[in-house]
Amino acid sequence: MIDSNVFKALADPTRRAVFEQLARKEKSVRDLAAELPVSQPAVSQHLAVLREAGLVAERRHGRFTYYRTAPDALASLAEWVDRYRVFWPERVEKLKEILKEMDE
Amino acid sequence: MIDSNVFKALADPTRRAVFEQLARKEKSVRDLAAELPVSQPAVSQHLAVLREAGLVAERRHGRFTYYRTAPDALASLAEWVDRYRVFWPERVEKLKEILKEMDE
DNA sequence: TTATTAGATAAGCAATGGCTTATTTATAGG
DNA sequence: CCTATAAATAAGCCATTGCTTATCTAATAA
Repeated sequence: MIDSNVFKALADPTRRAVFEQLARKEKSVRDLAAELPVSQPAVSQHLAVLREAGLVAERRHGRFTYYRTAPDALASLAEWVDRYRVFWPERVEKLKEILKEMDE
Repeated sequence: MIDSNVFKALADPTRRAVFEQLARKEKSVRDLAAELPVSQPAVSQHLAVLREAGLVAERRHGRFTYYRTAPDALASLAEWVDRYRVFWPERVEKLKEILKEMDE
């Protein structure tokens, strides 16, 4: 059973932007705040929501806190989506091809 | 670029329950309202949100309106998730199991 | 026609969400 | 020590959300 918090966390565009950034590269709160059109406290609040949803993890180093996407961040979401691929036959074939490629 | 409306629509547990029902079987508003702990207007409102997000489609027949999941309902969401799937190799095995179940 | 039923829409309400500025806590460096 | 900086937390504001009851529209059936 997927947690609503995952969908809620990703429903906000700013939060999704944060997640996408952190998927590419670990960043401090300050780094994120510098890129986004919102204040540092707003970023901290967004990070708290993402952390609560299990989407990001933190690492403290001195005064800095570095965030990154959590391992298996999207596991539950991916599983939920996969359940409905059954109603979507054309995509299943494509997916099988992708999996085959991943094996090679 | 995925639309926030998809995440927002699925962030509500009642709405997710509606979507999951409609993925299995076409149902009238009344059918849905009978199964859920909310009023008929609430169900209509939820359906409007799901429709707005492109997740469900309707078919009118007399006084009844039957809803079902839209074709390709989760296309954009699946695409978004797939972009991050490469970071989680363990997930691929579970996905294969799901696909195997679907074949049987 | 008239009454009934399916569903959408309107209006109002309490709770939540995303933002701000102000403050607090913790670490670093003079 | 004292000051500066990184980040979290507090408090308040306004918009949005999910629900309710009441109403409206349209289609069926008496």
